[in-house]
Amino acid sequence: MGINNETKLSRRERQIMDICLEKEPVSARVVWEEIPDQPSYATVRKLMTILVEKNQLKRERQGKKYLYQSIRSRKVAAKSAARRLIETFYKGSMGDAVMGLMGTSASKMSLEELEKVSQMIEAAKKEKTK
Amino acid sequence: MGINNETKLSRRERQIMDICLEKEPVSARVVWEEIPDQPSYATVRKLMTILVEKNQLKRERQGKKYLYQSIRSRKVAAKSAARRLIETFYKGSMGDAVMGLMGTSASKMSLEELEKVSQMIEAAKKEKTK
DNA sequence: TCTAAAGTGTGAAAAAATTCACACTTTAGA
DNA sequence: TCTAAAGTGTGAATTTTTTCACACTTTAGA
Repeated sequence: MGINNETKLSRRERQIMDICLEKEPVSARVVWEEIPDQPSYATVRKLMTILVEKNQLKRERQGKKYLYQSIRSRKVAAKSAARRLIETFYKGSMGDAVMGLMGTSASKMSLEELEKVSQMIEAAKKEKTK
Repeated sequence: MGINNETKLSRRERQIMDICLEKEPVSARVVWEEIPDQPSYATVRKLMTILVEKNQLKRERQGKKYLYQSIRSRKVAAKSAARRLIETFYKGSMGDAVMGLMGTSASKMSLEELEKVSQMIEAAKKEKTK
């Protein structure tokens, strides 16, 4: 539950959770196709069953087959992952993190994206000063 | 070396690397104090020795004792971690990621930080349109 | 209906990770 | 100098993870 859910997962479990979060809802076969150092399909299925038992994944029939997805919502997981990134590399400073990200690849953002972020910042500034 | 260094690490190894990246240069004792589900001190030292053998950590005498730090620079590791975050949660879009981060906590950033990010964005916009 | 292909479940072997007791060395201060 | 505390190294037992062969079920199309 707490702050570090991911700290409890084994290497393979983590790999699988990552893929699920990215692709969910997702079949065992797709996870198998994506996993690094691909083990057998049976292995991936077994691991995913274990993750369901551990209450990390949920499995639901979707038409003819089962699809899996993370128990934690993407949003919550994203927030937790971001927090970890910020703590580990930017001494807990949100601003430093955004600057770090922007610094390396602001140039890769589209004009529309830049504009949106810009507006967001203006709004936050206004909020601060009022 | 490749894109996923972290995908090869076991659970404990990952925990230790995270602490090292955050606190480096750092003693085994400090890592032991920080590690979740604290095992014995000997265990942590053993793991760290293994990480040195695996060329993930380097160890150097610093005065009377040894301090450890990651072989990969913080910068490289941060970049790789950010890339993973963006891929996993924001479909690879840098802009979405920044917006996601900003969205949840733009209000937590200081005015100075907001200002800096703002300038960065203006610069990027100028770069785009020229 | 028949059947090859795809999906599913799992026991148990094998491999890897994790653990720490124990032995030894170094340090700091009485 | 002496010695308790802190640092260091590691073999080997234990625990956990990882693996997949095998058996069974379901599906889709001939």
